[in-house]
Amino acid sequence: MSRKSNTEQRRKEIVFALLSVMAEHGYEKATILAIAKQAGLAPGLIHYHFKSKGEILLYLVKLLATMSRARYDLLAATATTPREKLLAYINARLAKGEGAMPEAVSAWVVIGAEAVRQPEVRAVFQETIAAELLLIQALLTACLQDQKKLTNGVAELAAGLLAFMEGAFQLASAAGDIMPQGYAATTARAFIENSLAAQAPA
Amino acid sequence: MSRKSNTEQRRKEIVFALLSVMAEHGYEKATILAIAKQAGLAPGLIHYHFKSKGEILLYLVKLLATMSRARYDLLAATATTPREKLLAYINARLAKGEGAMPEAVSAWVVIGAEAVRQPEVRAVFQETIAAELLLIQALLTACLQDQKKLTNGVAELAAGLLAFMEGAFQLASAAGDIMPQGYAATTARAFIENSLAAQAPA
Amino acid sequence: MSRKSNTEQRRKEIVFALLSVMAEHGYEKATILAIAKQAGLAPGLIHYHFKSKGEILLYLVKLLATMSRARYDLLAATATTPREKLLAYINARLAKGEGAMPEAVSAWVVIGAEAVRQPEVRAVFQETIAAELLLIQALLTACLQDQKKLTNGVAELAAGLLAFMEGAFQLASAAGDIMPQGYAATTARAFIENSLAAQAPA
Amino acid sequence: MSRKSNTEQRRKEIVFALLSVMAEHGYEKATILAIAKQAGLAPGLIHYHFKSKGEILLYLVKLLATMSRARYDLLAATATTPREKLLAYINARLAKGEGAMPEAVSAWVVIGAEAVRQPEVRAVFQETIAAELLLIQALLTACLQDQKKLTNGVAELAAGLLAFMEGAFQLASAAGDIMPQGYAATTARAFIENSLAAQAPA
DNA sequence: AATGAATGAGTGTTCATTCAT
DNA sequence: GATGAATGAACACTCATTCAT
Repeated sequence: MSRKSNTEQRRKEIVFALLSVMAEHGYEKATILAIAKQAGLAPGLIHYHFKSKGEILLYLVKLLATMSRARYDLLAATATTPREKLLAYINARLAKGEGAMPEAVSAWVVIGAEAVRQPEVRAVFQETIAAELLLIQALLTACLQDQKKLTNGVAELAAGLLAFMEGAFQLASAAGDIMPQGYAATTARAFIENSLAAQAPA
Repeated sequence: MSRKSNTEQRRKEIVFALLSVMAEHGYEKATILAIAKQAGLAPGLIHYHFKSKGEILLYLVKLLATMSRARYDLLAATATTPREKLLAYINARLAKGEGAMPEAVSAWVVIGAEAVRQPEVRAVFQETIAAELLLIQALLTACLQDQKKLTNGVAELAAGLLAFMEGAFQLASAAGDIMPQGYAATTARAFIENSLAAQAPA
Repeated sequence: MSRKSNTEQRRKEIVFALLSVMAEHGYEKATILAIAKQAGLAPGLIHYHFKSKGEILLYLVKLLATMSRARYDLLAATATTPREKLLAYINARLAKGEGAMPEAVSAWVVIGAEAVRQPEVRAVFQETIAAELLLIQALLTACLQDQKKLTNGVAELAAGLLAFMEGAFQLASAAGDIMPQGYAATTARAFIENSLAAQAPA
Repeated sequence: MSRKSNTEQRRKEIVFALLSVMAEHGYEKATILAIAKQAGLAPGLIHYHFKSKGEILLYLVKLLATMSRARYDLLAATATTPREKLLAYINARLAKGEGAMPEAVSAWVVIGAEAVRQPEVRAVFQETIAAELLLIQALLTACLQDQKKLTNGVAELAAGLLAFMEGAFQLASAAGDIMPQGYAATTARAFIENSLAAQAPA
């Protein structure tokens, strides 16, 4: 019987190590050695499990997307109405409570900057953004339909909410000290509520 | 006889070269050699005019803040009412027209990511953010007072608008293709109008 | 399976390479590349085994001190009387015979000059000098007590002998051609014998 | 009428600036810029007055030799007997009083180390050493003849005194803190007195 | 004589990647 | 699978020297 491969487990350890190091030091300074140390592995082992450093980053982008989606799924599980689901989404992304994962937020900000210049990262980043836009759009549409309202402009509204969240992530990482406490979730809710209320009836 | 110093001119050339290279390749890949080539200067000259690469970056952050403020001043020059000034501000930051400077936007996004890990960058970044928050707050307060409304919550509202704009910058740089055309200025205006409208009378 | 670390062996190779290059070209000109070539290693490997060039130098200072002490221990092994030990010491330091190591002498001279300006080198250099002073003092004191004489002034006498030896090293390296053959050991012995003879009885 | 050249004056300013910078930072770190700043001159001017950095160093070696000789001449001016002259010499070189010039001493030590590796420096250094040896020898010979003693071995004795002085200079620069106060002049005098006393009558 | 900008080679150091064990 | 040494191509930065003014 062949020994079972532990590659998948090792890959996860490595990716989480990158997440951690990158959140603190950025992508360039997240050296293979630093990742290996953080993961408690020998440096040479990294390239046994990943072809290159960039591959770890791509894996991380996907992982963060998955984790993000999972967090929403968890909070939305008990929601019944479209409005509850929408609020669950905003909480999942912006609330400060348990599972907030500031490291993941910082890492995501760094990924956003890397997406500016690395085509491969950009591709995966954009996939994630597109999926998120669709999710938000669906939540908004469901709300509006529930309220018997027109759904024109939801694409822009969804994009607006997403932009707001990305900006909140960045400011939380780079200027968290000087932003008002807990403004993000509150403002996002108000933004959405106001926008939905302003929508014309169907 | 004494030669006239051209340092200030050269420094500007170098900073703009960094802006350009950084917008496309990020900060780490904006090597001294790349900056020198972009500026058409000999590599050794960079360190004659700047003590370190980091110093160029700090200079750039300040320059972008100044340019950003200048653009608002320009557009607000013809505005008379508080409301016009507020709209001028949103246009100055988010409208796609003349003077939009996508390079500067990308560079600003990269700077935001660097601020996460470089304390000196963070300090200057936060100064800029704080000043911007104050500006937005003043604009909002003037609007509300003009409309005889309460001004509670303007800090959060200002933070919300700023977050939205920072996020819009990032998504424009990293995922511009997949965002709805022109959503940013439109959504920002709607967000602000709705929020102001929802405010209680004084 | 785990590979055996060869770091200690490599470090020694690198330090001896520095010794060799430095003796001929000084510390500044002993570039990492030159050291690597002398040691037959890839340049990048130097910094794998040493954190910095300065660290190699510190290691070398300690190594030379150890080697110097070992040479005295060897020659003093067969000495029985205090006087024999003292002469063994002078021979160990100044005699031209086997084990004279002119490279080490030159390197030591260069280290002395570096100690003037590098605080960390100075610290280790001074430790070595202090230990050497104590050793000489002990040897002189034993001689004087053996001869039932007063031991006042041994500190100055020890310092004098040490200064003489350091000067002899420097002149051997920088002006060996024009100094009288073999003057060093002879003069040192005469200096010490005369000084001990001139000491008052206890 | 042509304006008078101030080259010789400028050259001296530059050489003294090198002396000062080198005493503190060594030869390699005594950059043209640092020398120029110390001298209060524009960097480009250095190479107008000197062909290369090495040339300044050679000039400095000669200058120090001249200054050293001048100091002896000054102190020996009032000496009448050979013995007084000899003591004047030792004082001129080793006494701590006025005109001791620790900067010059440190610079001399650095020059000694440079002489190990720069042939041109070595040549001038050796000239100086040779002249000094002759001077000491003459002083010793005069003393011995005055005392009606044999003069065999004066070359070695002179070399011994010179080595002692060079060593004292180095230790003063690199380990001044841990050497006994004022040991140098005292020990040198004792060394010489004992040696002369031990010499056989003619 | 004097200035200060300009040049380009060279330095220590870092690091992704490879490889023998 | 795992280890840690090895490689070599960057990189930021320094500096003697040159040059136009």
